[in-house]
Amino acid sequence: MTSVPLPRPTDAELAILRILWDRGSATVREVHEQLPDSEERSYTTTLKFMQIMTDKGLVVRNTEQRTHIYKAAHPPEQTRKRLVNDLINRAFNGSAANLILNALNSKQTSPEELKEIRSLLDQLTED
Amino acid sequence: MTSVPLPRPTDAELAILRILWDRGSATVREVHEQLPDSEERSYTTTLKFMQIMTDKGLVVRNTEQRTHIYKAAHPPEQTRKRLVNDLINRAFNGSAANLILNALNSKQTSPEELKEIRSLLDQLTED
DNA sequence: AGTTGTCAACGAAGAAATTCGTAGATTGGG
DNA sequence: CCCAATCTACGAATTTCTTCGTTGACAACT
Repeated sequence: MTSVPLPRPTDAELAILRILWDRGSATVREVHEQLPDSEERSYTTTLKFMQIMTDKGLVVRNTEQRTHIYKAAHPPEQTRKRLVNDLINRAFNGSAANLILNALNSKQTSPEELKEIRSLLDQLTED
Repeated sequence: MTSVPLPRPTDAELAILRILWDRGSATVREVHEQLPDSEERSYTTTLKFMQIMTDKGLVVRNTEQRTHIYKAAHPPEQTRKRLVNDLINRAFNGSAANLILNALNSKQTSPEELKEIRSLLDQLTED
């Protein structure tokens, strides 16, 4: 039971986590059917992933009923923070600004979003 | 020779790319010695990676001399853009702003960097 | 020419990620 | 009470990633 540093979720695992974050909790069946490529993948594959994710500590589940209910073990913010930090260190020489500049150029961002970013920027600059 | 969509580099591959981006070009030996964990890894491991990366199209090399000279096949900007977009789609529901807000909170950013971000923000907002 | 060191190539082994088939338990209807 | 549907568990196959030993070629020096 010695909890290890919590691994970075793989692509497949992240897709599952996204659904769990969205719904709060769900059964394997529900997750499977909501996966964008569920047709190309069998139910047992999704089940297997969720069992592995349970072992890894990425999700927790309630097994009181025959149909287990799964939840993400950690809030999206925490996982996202991990992933962002990770990418900053692996590809941007540790500079968050570098990543941000890149992201601003990469994807079109709506005026509302830009405004939100600016206001956070203001907060960070003022004191 | 049918060039496939260019894969996301793995962690180990990215570490090698970082060095090549930095130096412009390098031999396997030079890359290996510059790797942060070169002591824990043997030379042939690095060599193997760079051969695989050649197959994948992540690096190119000049084989005229016995000692091959490697270069990154693509500029850092392009690869970083890929990685950022990828993360935005995989973990941030496609919202760049979400990732940026997270990144601003994640890592401390220097005043100069904040200024730089703001000026890019200004450019994006004006027209 | 022979020894020593360096290099690329190759193969293979081990670990992790992905995929699914099958089996056994349980539930709900008829 | 039996049948069909649904679920978890288990094991195994496949692929990809990581790691390194060995081999044969080449170079440099003596």
